[in-house]
Amino acid sequence: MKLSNSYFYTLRENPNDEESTSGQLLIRGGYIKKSSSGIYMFLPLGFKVLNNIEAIVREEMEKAGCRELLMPCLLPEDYYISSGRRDNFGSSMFSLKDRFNKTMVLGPTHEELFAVAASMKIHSYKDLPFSLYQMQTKFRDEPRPRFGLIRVREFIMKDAYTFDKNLEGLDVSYQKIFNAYKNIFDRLGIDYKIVKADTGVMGGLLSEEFQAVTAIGEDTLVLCDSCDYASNLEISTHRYTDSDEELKEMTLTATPGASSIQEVADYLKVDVRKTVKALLMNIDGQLTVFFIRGDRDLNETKVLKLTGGKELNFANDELIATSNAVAGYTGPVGLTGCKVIVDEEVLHMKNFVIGANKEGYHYVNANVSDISYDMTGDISNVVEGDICPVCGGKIHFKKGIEVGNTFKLGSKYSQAMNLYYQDSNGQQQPVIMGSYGIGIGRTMASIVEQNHDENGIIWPVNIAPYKVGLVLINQRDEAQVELADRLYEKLLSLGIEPLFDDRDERPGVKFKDMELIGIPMRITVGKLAGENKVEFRKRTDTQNTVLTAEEAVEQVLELCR
RNA sequence: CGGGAUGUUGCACAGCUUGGUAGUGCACCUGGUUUGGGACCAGGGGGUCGCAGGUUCGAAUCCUGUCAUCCCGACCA
Repeated sequence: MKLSNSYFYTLRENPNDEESTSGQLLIRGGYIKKSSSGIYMFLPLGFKVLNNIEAIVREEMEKAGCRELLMPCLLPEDYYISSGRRDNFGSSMFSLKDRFNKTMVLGPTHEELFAVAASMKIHSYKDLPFSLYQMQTKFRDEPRPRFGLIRVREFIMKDAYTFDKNLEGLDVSYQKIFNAYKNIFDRLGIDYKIVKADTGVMGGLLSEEFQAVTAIGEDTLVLCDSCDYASNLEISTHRYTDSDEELKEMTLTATPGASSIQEVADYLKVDVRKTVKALLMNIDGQLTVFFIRGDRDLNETKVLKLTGGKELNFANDELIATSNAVAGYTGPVGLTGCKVIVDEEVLHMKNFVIGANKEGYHYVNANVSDISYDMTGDISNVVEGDICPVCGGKIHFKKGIEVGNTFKLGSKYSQAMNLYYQDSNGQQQPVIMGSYGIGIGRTMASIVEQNHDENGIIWPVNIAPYKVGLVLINQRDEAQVELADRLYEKLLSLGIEPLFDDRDERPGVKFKDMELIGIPMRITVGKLAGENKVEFRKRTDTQNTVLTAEEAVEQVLELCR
């Protein structure tokens, strides 16, 4: 593509309403433009990148035996009511009325519709297994879009679905797609971790996430120093240690003014890990007091799973007043009027500090026998330094962006959507489903997050909108123009379309732009054109190499392989 | 949804406190000088100051409302 007379622009300054590096670079490079919060245009360069990513995804999905189709974005709300998910999505689903006042929604994900499509084919066990996928725009009315393309309200997702007779079949199908995903992210050059995760709104048996490791990730990845344990913080566990201390007598101790757990630990000069704090929460209207180790956070996913509750919030003063809990000093002794849940870890602690349920006082050397509780279980978050539940090694955290997700769904959707087959005994059986997503735009942003420097983006060769940039230094120098044109045609004929900067700009502008937009290779046609020589430079190089025109072409071909 | 901030030309911003002709840099146009890392000189074009209402002789500036965008949190396959 020749830049003169093309849709091409760059911005010299960062936009004022974008914080993430990938968002800033993609906007400055003219790849994308925000149209409204969480909704972006993909301009010509950005569209090319999107297509390049999609091409790799398609290739690997086809290799895994998946067939591509295209579903509508606009769907009757009924599908989601049938599957029981309408309420789960709530206001994150865009909803509108058609002219007959029927409620339509913009699809946030398509399990339901794929089940319908699958039912056209599935009658007998002989019809299984098979798998389908699509590249399609999804809509989710996120409460807070952010980080450029990373959390958006409209986005292209590759979603795939597998259909099997039974769980053994699902294992095989799942593994096939799982391997395809590994190939995809390997080929995209992404630094990623695969972590176990909560199944969330999707439900089902297993969820694994492909997480691009970046500084701005929204998810916390829990990793082990010594083994390959990898898990999303929301479901991570750790091994408890039993101390061999002798049990001591619980004693009431004054802690005037110290109500936060850190203040208490400082006042008593004990490690905050030797304290237990109380959290007063509201689960679906029920006042519930949680006792967890002082330095830990409550884990909402675990709590809701343990209690079967739907919504977890901090309790307000009104609700707290229905019990005799003393805010800031809540303790287990004599506590009435609420449900009490103790983190399983506390059962392994000895001689800890805990609230006395009396203004200005805590107990020291409290023990489990001093607490009466209704329920116990793992309800807190892992912290760095915890012990790996698998090997006993040390746990550390990393931040990740979820670029892919795989689910073993089981029969949840097939039962809801009436997707059954007849087995060899003539019995009706629910089809076993799996679902698999990749966020294309989010993947694009992740690649930028992982591949940039102070001058701009550094695209991997197979993702770049153009693999090679051709910079003509002086468009009034005949020898230079002639050689640049010749190189342009030559590369075109080899199937490698260069980004030919033939604008009437100063060389510095051209170099800066090539670097900002991240073209992986650059051929500069300048002073040496008369000798049939050019300069070659990779985006990651700091120096030019002088080559003949033919050698430069050869070098481009080499690096494209 | 709670807290905070910002809306001034294509982009980034100043001006607002203390009301009185709408400014700067980049980008753009014309002419000239330049021509290997975001050139220089001269001239020029472009703005409903987010929107609506109010106060005032007079509002970008003060007041009220409203919309939009961003940040922190809540939320989030």
